[in-house]
Amino acid sequence: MYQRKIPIDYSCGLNIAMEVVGSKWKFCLLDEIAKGAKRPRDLVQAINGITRRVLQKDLRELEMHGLVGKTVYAEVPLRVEYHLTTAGESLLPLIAAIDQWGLEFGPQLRNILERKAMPVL
Amino acid sequence: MYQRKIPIDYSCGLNIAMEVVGSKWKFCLLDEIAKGAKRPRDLVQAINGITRRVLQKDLRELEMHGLVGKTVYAEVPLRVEYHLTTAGESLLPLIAAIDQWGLEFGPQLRNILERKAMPVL
DNA sequence: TCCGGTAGGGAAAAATTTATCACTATGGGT
DNA sequence: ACCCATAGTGATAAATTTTTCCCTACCGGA
Repeated sequence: MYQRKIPIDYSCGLNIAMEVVGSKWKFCLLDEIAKGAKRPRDLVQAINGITRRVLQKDLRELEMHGLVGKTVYAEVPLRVEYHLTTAGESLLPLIAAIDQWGLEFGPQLRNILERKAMPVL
Repeated sequence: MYQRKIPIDYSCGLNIAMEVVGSKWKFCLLDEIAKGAKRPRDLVQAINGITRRVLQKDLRELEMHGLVGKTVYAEVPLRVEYHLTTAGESLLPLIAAIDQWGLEFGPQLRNILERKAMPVL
Protein backbone atom coordinates (compact mmCIF):
# COMPACT_ATOMS: atom_id res chain seq x y z
CA MET A 1 0.00 0.00 0.00
CA TYR A 2 1.04 3.56 -0.53
CA GLN A 3 2.98 5.12 2.32
CA ARG A 4 1.81 8.66 3.07
CA LYS A 5 4.55 11.26 3.11
CA ILE A 6 2.51 14.29 4.10
CA PRO A 7 0.91 13.63 7.48
CA ILE A 8 -2.78 14.00 8.26
CA ASP A 9 -3.96 16.95 10.31
CA TYR A 10 -6.03 15.36 13.03
CA SER A 11 -7.14 18.72 14.37
CA CYS A 12 -9.35 19.38 11.35
CA GLY A 13 -12.41 17.21 11.10
CA LEU A 14 -12.69 18.03 7.43
CA ASN A 15 -9.24 16.64 6.70
CA ILE A 16 -10.02 13.51 8.65
CA ALA A 17 -13.24 12.96 6.77
CA MET A 18 -11.54 13.60 3.43
CA GLU A 19 -8.87 11.06 4.29
CA VAL A 20 -11.39 8.34 4.96
CA VAL A 21 -13.99 9.06 2.38
CA GLY A 22 -12.62 11.71 0.04
CA SER A 23 -11.86 9.60 -3.00
CA LYS A 24 -13.48 9.26 -6.35
CA TRP A 25 -15.65 6.25 -5.57
CA LYS A 26 -16.04 5.73 -1.83
CA PHE A 27 -19.18 7.78 -1.44
CA CYS A 28 -20.83 5.92 -4.30
CA LEU A 29 -19.61 2.68 -2.84
CA LEU A 30 -21.13 3.27 0.57
CA ASP A 31 -24.28 4.51 -1.08
CA GLU A 32 -24.66 1.41 -3.23
CA ILE A 33 -23.92 -0.93 -0.36
CA ALA A 34 -26.62 0.84 1.63
CA LYS A 35 -28.96 0.40 -1.31
CA GLY A 36 -28.43 -3.32 -1.30
CA ALA A 37 -25.51 -4.16 -3.57
CA LYS A 38 -23.53 -6.35 -1.26
CA ARG A 39 -21.29 -8.43 -3.48
CA PRO A 40 -18.27 -6.99 -5.32
CA ARG A 41 -19.70 -8.17 -8.60
CA ASP A 42 -22.93 -6.28 -7.95
CA LEU A 43 -21.02 -3.15 -7.04
CA VAL A 44 -19.00 -3.20 -10.23
CA GLN A 45 -22.21 -3.41 -12.21
CA ALA A 46 -24.03 -0.82 -10.13
CA ILE A 47 -21.36 1.86 -10.23
CA ASN A 48 -20.80 3.26 -13.68
CA GLY A 49 -17.12 3.43 -14.53
CA ILE A 50 -15.50 1.74 -11.57
CA THR A 51 -13.05 -1.09 -12.18
CA ARG A 52 -12.63 -4.27 -10.18
CA ARG A 53 -9.22 -3.22 -9.03
CA VAL A 54 -10.22 0.10 -7.53
CA LEU A 55 -13.31 -1.43 -6.06
CA GLN A 56 -11.21 -3.98 -4.19
CA LYS A 57 -8.82 -1.33 -3.01
CA ASP A 58 -11.54 0.99 -1.77
CA LEU A 59 -13.49 -1.81 -0.13
CA ARG A 60 -10.35 -2.88 1.65
CA GLU A 61 -9.65 0.62 2.91
CA LEU A 62 -13.24 1.14 4.01
CA GLU A 63 -13.04 -2.16 5.81
CA MET A 64 -9.78 -1.26 7.53
CA HIS A 65 -11.19 2.10 8.53
CA GLY A 66 -14.18 0.34 9.99
CA LEU A 67 -16.90 1.70 7.74
CA VAL A 68 -17.87 -1.60 6.18
CA GLY A 69 -17.79 -5.18 7.34
CA LYS A 70 -17.28 -8.29 5.28
CA THR A 71 -18.72 -11.77 5.37
CA VAL A 72 -17.27 -14.68 3.45
CA TYR A 73 -19.54 -17.59 2.66
CA ALA A 74 -17.87 -20.92 1.95
CA GLU A 75 -19.80 -21.53 -1.23
CA VAL A 76 -18.90 -22.30 -4.77
CA PRO A 77 -18.42 -20.05 -6.47
CA LEU A 78 -17.10 -18.01 -3.61
CA ARG A 79 -19.55 -15.46 -2.21
CA VAL A 80 -18.49 -12.39 -0.28
CA GLU A 81 -20.86 -9.80 1.08
CA TYR A 82 -20.12 -6.37 2.45
CA HIS A 83 -22.32 -4.39 4.81
CA LEU A 84 -22.19 -1.02 6.49
CA THR A 85 -21.04 -0.82 10.08
CA THR A 86 -22.53 1.66 12.51
CA ALA A 87 -19.86 4.15 11.55
CA GLY A 88 -20.65 3.58 7.91
CA GLU A 89 -24.34 4.09 8.47
CA SER A 90 -23.67 7.31 10.29
CA LEU A 91 -22.44 8.68 6.98
CA LEU A 92 -25.59 7.93 5.03
CA PRO A 93 -27.42 11.17 5.80
CA LEU A 94 -24.34 13.13 4.80
CA ILE A 95 -23.96 11.17 1.60
CA ALA A 96 -27.57 11.71 0.70
CA ALA A 97 -27.25 15.43 1.31
CA ILE A 98 -24.08 15.72 -0.73
CA ASP A 99 -25.59 13.70 -3.55
CA GLN A 100 -28.61 15.95 -3.66
CA TRP A 101 -26.48 19.07 -3.57
CA GLY A 102 -24.40 17.72 -6.42
CA LEU A 103 -27.43 16.96 -8.54
CA GLU A 104 -28.77 20.46 -8.00
CA PHE A 105 -25.41 21.99 -8.81
CA GLY A 106 -24.71 19.79 -11.83
CA PRO A 107 -26.28 21.99 -14.49
CA GLN A 108 -24.41 25.05 -13.30
CA LEU A 109 -21.11 23.18 -13.33
CA ARG A 110 -21.77 21.77 -16.76
CA ASN A 111 -22.53 25.24 -18.04
CA ILE A 112 -19.28 26.60 -16.73
CA LEU A 113 -17.05 23.74 -17.86
CA GLU A 114 -18.47 23.26 -21.31
CA ARG A 115 -17.91 26.72 -22.64
CA LYS A 116 -14.41 26.89 -24.07
CA ALA A 117 -13.71 30.45 -23.01
CA MET A 118 -13.77 31.47 -19.42
CA PRO A 119 -16.96 33.18 -18.29
CA VAL A 120 -16.75 36.93 -18.43
CA LEU A 121 -16.28 38.23 -14.95
CA MET B 1 -5.10 25.01 -16.06
CA TYR B 2 -5.08 21.24 -16.08
CA GLN B 3 -7.13 19.68 -18.87
CA ARG B 4 -9.22 16.77 -17.61
CA LYS B 5 -8.76 13.56 -19.58
CA ILE B 6 -11.32 11.40 -17.80
CA PRO B 7 -14.73 13.02 -18.13
CA ILE B 8 -17.06 13.83 -15.25
CA ASP B 9 -20.14 11.69 -14.72
CA TYR B 10 -22.94 14.24 -14.48
CA SER B 11 -25.50 11.58 -13.60
CA CYS B 12 -24.01 11.07 -10.16
CA GLY B 13 -24.50 13.91 -7.72
CA LEU B 14 -21.67 12.60 -5.61
CA ASN B 15 -19.20 12.83 -8.47
CA ILE B 16 -20.35 16.34 -9.25
CA ALA B 17 -19.94 17.44 -5.67
CA MET B 18 -16.52 15.82 -5.44
CA GLU B 19 -15.43 17.63 -8.57
CA VAL B 20 -16.33 21.02 -7.17
CA VAL B 21 -15.42 20.61 -3.58
CA GLY B 22 -13.52 17.37 -3.18
CA SER B 23 -10.03 18.65 -2.75
CA LYS B 24 -7.72 18.85 0.18
CA TRP B 25 -8.49 22.42 1.17
CA LYS B 26 -11.73 23.65 -0.35
CA PHE B 27 -13.96 22.64 2.51
CA CYS B 28 -11.67 24.36 4.99
CA LEU B 29 -11.52 27.34 2.70
CA LEU B 30 -15.28 27.78 2.49
CA ASP B 31 -15.52 27.21 6.20
CA GLU B 32 -12.97 29.87 7.03
CA ILE B 33 -14.50 32.36 4.64
CA ALA B 34 -17.83 31.76 6.32
CA LYS B 35 -16.17 32.32 9.68
CA GLY B 36 -14.92 35.72 8.59
CA ALA B 37 -11.48 35.31 7.01
CA LYS B 38 -12.04 37.24 3.82
CA ARG B 39 -8.60 38.20 2.59
CA PRO B 40 -6.12 35.70 1.12
CA ARG B 41 -3.58 36.66 3.73
CA ASP B 42 -6.03 35.87 6.52
CA LEU B 43 -6.88 32.55 4.95
CA VAL B 44 -3.24 31.49 4.72
CA GLN B 45 -2.85 32.24 8.39
CA ALA B 46 -6.12 30.63 9.39
CA ILE B 47 -5.63 27.35 7.57
CA ASN B 48 -2.81 25.30 8.94
CA GLY B 49 -0.53 24.02 6.22
CA ILE B 50 -1.97 25.64 3.12
CA THR B 51 0.38 27.52 0.82
CA ARG B 52 -0.27 30.78 -0.99
CA ARG B 53 -0.13 29.05 -4.34
CA VAL B 54 -2.76 26.42 -3.66
CA LEU B 55 -4.92 28.97 -1.91
CA GLN B 56 -4.95 31.13 -5.01
CA LYS B 57 -5.71 28.19 -7.23
CA ASP B 58 -8.55 26.92 -5.08
CA LEU B 59 -10.03 30.38 -4.62
CA ARG B 60 -9.96 30.84 -8.35
CA GLU B 61 -11.72 27.54 -8.97
CA LEU B 62 -14.31 28.21 -6.31
CA GLU B 63 -14.88 31.58 -7.88
CA MET B 64 -15.24 30.12 -11.37
CA HIS B 65 -17.61 27.49 -10.07
CA GLY B 66 -19.67 30.21 -8.48
CA LEU B 67 -19.24 29.30 -4.84
CA VAL B 68 -17.39 32.42 -3.80
CA GLY B 69 -17.38 36.00 -5.00
CA LYS B 70 -14.52 38.46 -4.99
CA THR B 71 -14.23 42.16 -4.36
CA VAL B 72 -11.16 44.18 -5.17
CA TYR B 73 -10.60 47.42 -3.31
CA ALA B 74 -8.34 49.99 -4.97
CA GLU B 75 -6.24 50.54 -1.89
CA VAL B 76 -2.57 50.37 -1.11
CA PRO B 77 -1.54 47.80 -0.33
CA LEU B 78 -4.05 46.06 -2.50
CA ARG B 79 -7.02 44.59 -0.65
CA VAL B 80 -9.09 41.73 -1.96
CA GLU B 81 -11.99 40.16 -0.15
CA TYR B 82 -13.82 36.94 -0.87
CA HIS B 83 -17.33 36.06 0.22
CA LEU B 84 -19.65 33.11 -0.13
CA THR B 85 -22.31 33.20 -2.80
CA THR B 86 -25.73 31.68 -2.25
CA ALA B 87 -24.45 28.41 -3.70
CA GLY B 88 -21.47 28.57 -1.37
CA GLU B 89 -23.67 29.21 1.63
CA SER B 90 -25.84 26.26 0.72
CA LEU B 91 -22.84 24.07 1.45
CA LEU B 92 -22.26 25.32 4.97
CA PRO B 93 -24.61 22.89 6.73
CA LEU B 94 -22.96 20.03 4.87
CA ILE B 95 -19.50 21.23 5.73
CA ALA B 96 -20.41 21.56 9.37
CA ALA B 97 -21.83 18.06 9.42
CA ILE B 98 -18.80 16.58 7.70
CA ASP B 99 -16.45 18.42 10.02
CA GLN B 100 -18.25 17.10 13.05
CA TRP B 101 -18.28 13.59 11.68
CA GLY B 102 -14.55 13.81 11.02
CA LEU B 103 -13.80 15.00 14.51
CA GLU B 104 -15.80 12.16 15.99
CA PHE B 105 -14.10 9.65 13.73
CA GLY B 106 -10.58 11.04 14.20
CA PRO B 107 -9.56 8.95 17.21
CA GLN B 108 -10.62 5.73 15.54
CA LEU B 109 -8.70 6.59 12.38
CA ARG B 110 -5.62 7.52 14.36
CA ASN B 111 -5.79 4.25 16.20
CA ILE B 112 -5.92 2.29 13.00
CA LEU B 113 -3.21 4.19 11.15
CA GLU B 114 -0.70 4.47 13.94
CA ARG B 115 -0.29 0.83 14.68
CA LYS B 116 2.40 -0.54 12.40
CA ALA B 117 0.80 -3.93 11.92
CA MET B 118 -2.60 -4.31 10.39
CA PRO B 119 -5.41 -4.86 12.86
CA VAL B 120 -6.22 -8.50 13.35
CA LEU B 121 -9.34 -9.26 11.43
C1' DT C 1 -7.11 -30.71 -18.67
C1' DC C 2 -9.27 -26.66 -19.71
C1' DC C 3 -12.87 -23.53 -18.92
C1' DG C 4 -16.40 -21.12 -16.17
C1' DG C 5 -17.46 -17.73 -12.41
C1' DT C 6 -15.98 -15.77 -8.11
C1' DA C 7 -12.71 -12.71 -5.13
C1' DG C 8 -8.22 -10.70 -4.48
C1' DG C 9 -3.67 -8.63 -5.28
C1' DG C 10 1.17 -6.93 -7.61
C1' DA C 11 3.32 -3.87 -10.56
C1' DA C 12 3.69 -0.19 -13.46
C1' DA C 13 1.64 3.47 -16.27
C1' DA C 14 -1.25 7.30 -16.49
C1' DA C 15 -3.95 10.83 -14.52
C1' DT C 16 -4.59 14.23 -11.20
C1' DT C 17 -3.58 17.05 -7.30
C1' DT C 18 -0.46 19.50 -4.28
C1' DA C 19 4.00 21.61 -3.15
C1' DT C 20 7.99 24.42 -4.23
C1' DC C 21 10.27 28.12 -6.30
C1' DA C 22 10.60 32.00 -8.79
C1' DC C 23 8.76 35.38 -10.82
C1' DT C 24 5.19 39.96 -12.11
C1' DA C 25 2.69 44.11 -10.65
C1' DT C 26 1.23 48.13 -7.59
C1' DG C 27 2.33 52.08 -4.81
C1' DG C 28 4.19 53.92 -0.38
C1' DG C 29 8.11 54.74 2.59
C1' DT C 30 13.29 55.21 3.52
C1' DA D 1 17.18 52.74 -6.00
C1' DC D 2 15.63 49.59 -2.76
C1' DC D 3 12.52 47.42 0.53
C1' DC D 4 7.91 46.68 2.38
C1' DA D 5 3.27 44.33 1.95
C1' DT D 6 -0.38 43.04 -0.97
C1' DA D 7 -2.37 39.62 -4.68
C1' DG D 8 -1.57 36.77 -8.55
C1' DT D 9 0.71 33.56 -12.07
C1' DG D 10 3.99 30.12 -14.67
C1' DA D 11 6.78 26.24 -14.55
C1' DT D 12 8.19 22.31 -12.63
C1' DA D 13 8.78 18.72 -9.12
C1' DA D 14 6.75 15.75 -5.92
C1' DA D 15 3.02 13.37 -3.95
C1' DT D 16 -1.07 10.84 -4.38
C1' DT D 17 -4.79 8.53 -6.67
C1' DT D 18 -6.72 5.96 -10.42
C1' DT D 19 -6.21 2.90 -14.52
C1' DT D 20 -4.59 -0.85 -16.92
C1' DC D 21 -2.80 -5.34 -17.38
C1' DC D 22 -1.86 -9.62 -15.65
C1' DC D 23 -1.54 -13.13 -12.22
C1' DT D 24 -3.18 -16.20 -8.07
C1' DA D 25 -6.60 -19.28 -5.89
C1' DC D 26 -10.89 -22.13 -5.28
C1' DC D 27 -13.91 -25.66 -7.01
C1' DG D 28 -17.29 -27.65 -10.27
C1' DG D 29 -18.53 -29.09 -14.91
C1' DA D 30 -17.58 -30.39 -19.89
